[in-house]
Amino acid sequence: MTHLLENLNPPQREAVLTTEGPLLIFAGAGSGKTRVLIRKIAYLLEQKKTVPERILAVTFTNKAAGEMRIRLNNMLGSKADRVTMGTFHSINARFLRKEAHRLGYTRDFTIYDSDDSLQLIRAVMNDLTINAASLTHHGMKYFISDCKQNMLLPHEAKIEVRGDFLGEKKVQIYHAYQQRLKNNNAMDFDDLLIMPLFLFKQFPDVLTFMQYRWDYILVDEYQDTNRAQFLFLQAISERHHNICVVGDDDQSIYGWRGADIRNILEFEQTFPNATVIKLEQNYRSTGMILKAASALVKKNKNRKDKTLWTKSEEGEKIIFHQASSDHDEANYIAKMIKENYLKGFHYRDHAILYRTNAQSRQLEEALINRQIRYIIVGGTRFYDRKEIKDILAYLRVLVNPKDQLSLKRIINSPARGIGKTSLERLEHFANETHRTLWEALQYPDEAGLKGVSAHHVKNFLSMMLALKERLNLLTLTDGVIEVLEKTGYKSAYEMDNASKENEERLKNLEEFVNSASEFEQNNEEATLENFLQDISLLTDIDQWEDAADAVVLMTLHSAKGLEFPIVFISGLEDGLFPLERAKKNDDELEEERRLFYVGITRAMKRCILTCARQRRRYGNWMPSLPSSFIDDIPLECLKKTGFTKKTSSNDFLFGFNESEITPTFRHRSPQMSWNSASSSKRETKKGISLQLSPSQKICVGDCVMHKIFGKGKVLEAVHSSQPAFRVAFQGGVVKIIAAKFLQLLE
DNA sequence: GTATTGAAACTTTTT
DNA sequence: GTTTCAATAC
Repeated sequence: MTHLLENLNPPQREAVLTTEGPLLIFAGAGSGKTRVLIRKIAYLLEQKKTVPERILAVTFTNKAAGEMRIRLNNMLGSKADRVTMGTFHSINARFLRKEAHRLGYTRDFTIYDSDDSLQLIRAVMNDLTINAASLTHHGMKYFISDCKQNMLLPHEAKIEVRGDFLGEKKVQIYHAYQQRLKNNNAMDFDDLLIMPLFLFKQFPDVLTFMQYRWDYILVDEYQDTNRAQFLFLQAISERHHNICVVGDDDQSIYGWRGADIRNILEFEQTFPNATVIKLEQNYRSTGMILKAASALVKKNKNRKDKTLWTKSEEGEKIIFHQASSDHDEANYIAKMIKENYLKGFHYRDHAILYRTNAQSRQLEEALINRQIRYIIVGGTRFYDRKEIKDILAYLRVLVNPKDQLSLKRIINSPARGIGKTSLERLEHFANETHRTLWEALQYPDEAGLKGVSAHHVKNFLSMMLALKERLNLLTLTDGVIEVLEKTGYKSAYEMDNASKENEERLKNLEEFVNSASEFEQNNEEATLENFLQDISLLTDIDQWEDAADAVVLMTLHSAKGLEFPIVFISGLEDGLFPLERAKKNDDELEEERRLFYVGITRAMKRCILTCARQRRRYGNWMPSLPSSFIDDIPLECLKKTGFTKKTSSNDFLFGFNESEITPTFRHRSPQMSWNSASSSKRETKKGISLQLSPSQKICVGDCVMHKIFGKGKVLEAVHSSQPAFRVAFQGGVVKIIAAKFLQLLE
C-alpha cells in the first residue's frame, strides 16, 4: 500500500486515492500527471481489487499508451496487459470491428487517413462536376469534418444550410462522400468517433453493454477532446460516473481539430459532485523557465487561474537570438548543439521545435553540415510515402475488395496495360449494373473492353485472387513479401537500380516488411486486418524510438507531453508564430500562445528561442519581425543575442557581425524597414536622416532626457516596430520609450 | 496506353 | 522551392 503513495505530494496523493465519482485533475506542465495516472491504476488493481479488464485508460497517442503499459507492467507484472488502453480512435476501431455490421459495414472495413479522404473528396467533386472556385478540396474536407464533429449527418446539415447556395453544394458533396465511404466499406477518422454514438442511439443494448464493460474510466489530455469524444465518455460512464480526467486548459492546442476547451472548463457543471484537484508543483523545469512560461500564459483570458511553482534552482535565462536569415538561424542552433555535445551533452538532450513542418529543411541541412545526428518526427510519415501507400493499397484491397479508392490506386501500378479508358469503362459498367468496381473486373468483355485490354484485366484479377488464397496460408510477413513479389511491384523498382530514388524506395519497402514482422512478434493475433488497422492509426510520435542518440526535430504540436533538457524553439516571427491568420481572431491567438507555452515548458534546463530577419517562404524572401510573443515574456527572464543584442547604438542599428551579412541582405535589407521609424517610400529620405540623428546613438547606460519624464538612464534596448529603450527615470519610473523621443545627455 | 512537360497549389498544427 | 495534378505529345 505505502509504495503506491511513495514520493507523491499531497494533491497527487489525493488524486490517486479519489477513485469513486467524477474527478477532474488540473495537471500543470511537468506536474507528474503520468505518475499519478499510473499509481491510480495500480491502486485500483492492488487496493480496490479491481479486475484489469474493467479499467479503461484513454491516452492521446498510442506511444503514450505503450509507455504507460510498460511502466505499469514494471510495477505490477503481466496483469497490466489486460487493462484497456489506447487512443479514442484505436479503442473505437476495435469496438467497431465487432458492431459495424449493424450500420451496414463489414468487420473488414478500411480506415481512411486524411490523405485518403481528401482523395475521395476530390473524386466526388469531379464526379459531381461542381466547380465553384470558392470550394477547395481542403475547405470541403474541413467542412465535412466540422459537420461530423458536431454530429451532423448530411440530411441534418442540409437543414442547417437551407437557402445558402454554396452551403447546399457543400452538403451535396458531403452526402456523396459519405455514400462513397460506405460503398467502399471504409470509415474516416471522424467516423471512428461518431459511429459508436450512432450505435448507442439505435441499439440500446450496445450502449448497455458498453456501460457495463468498464467500472473505471481514466482520460489523459482531456483538454484536447472534442464533442464526439465527450459524448462517448459521458455515455459510457453514465452508470457509475467513475470518470477521472486529467488535463490542463493551458495546454489545449487542438481547437482547430474540433477540441472543445469547454469540455474541461465546464466539467464540474456536466458532472455534478465532481472532485477537482490541482497539481501545481512542477518537477521538470528551472525557476526561470517556469517564470517565463507562467507570465506568458497569464496573458490569455480564457483560462482557469493556477500558479505553477517549483523547488528547483532558478537556472539560466532564456536566450532569444535573432539571426539574419532562416539559414543563419539553423546554423546558430546547430553550432550550439555541437558545442554542447563537445561539452558532454548527448544529442538526444536537444529538441528543436517549430510551428510548421516546412521549417525543418533548413535545420536539417545545418545539422548535416555539422555532422549532427538527428531524427525528424512528423513531416511525411513513413506510411505516407508513395511506395508504402501503394503496397498498403494492395493489402487493403485483398482484405476489403470494396475499397475502390485503393483498388484504383494500384490497378495499374506497376503499369500493366489497364489505362484510363479501360478503367473508365469498368467504372461505368459497375455503376450501370450496381456492382462494385472489384466485381466489375469479372466482366471485362461486358464492360466493353476489347482483346488485349480485357486480357490484362483478367490477368490482374486472377493474380489478385491467387494472392488472396495464398494469404490465408501464409504468415503476415510472408504474405506481405509474397504480395510485393507476385504483383511485380518490387521488380518494377528493381528494374532500374540506377536511380537513387528507387534505391530509397526499395529500402522503404524492406522496412515495411520489417514492420510487419515486428508486428507479428508483438501481437498474438497478427492478422493482416489487425496490422492494417494498427498502421492507419499510427502517428510519427508513436514510431519514434528514443533510444538513439540524436537531436529530435518536430512541430510544437508533436512535442506535447515530452520533455528535453535543452529545447530550441525556432521561427519566433510575426506571421509565422503566431501564424498570420491566428492574429485576426482572439481565440486562435490564445491557442497559438498556449502552443508557445507548451513549447517552453518542454524544457528542463535550458530554453533557446530563435527567429530570423528574413525567411524564404513559398520560394521568395520575406522580411520578418520578432514574434509578439517575445514581449509576453518578462524581460528579466530573457537574454537577447544576435541582432537584438544591444551593447551600443551601433550594434543596435547594425547589430550583427560583418560575417553575418549575406549579399542578399545588403541589397534587400528588411533591417531598415524594421529599424527606422519610417518605412514607407515617401519617408525614405527622412528615414535616412533619422538613422543618423543623435537619438540613434544611444547606448545602454547612457543618460538621456525626455520631455515629460525628465532625466533617465538607459537600461536596455527593446525591439518593437521602431527603435526603443527601457529607461529608468528619476524617481524610479521605468518606461519603454521610442528612441526618437529621447535626447542624449553628456 | 504511357511518358514527359508545365501549371498550380502548397504550409498550420494530427487522430 | 517543392509537390501534385492535368494536358500534351509520342
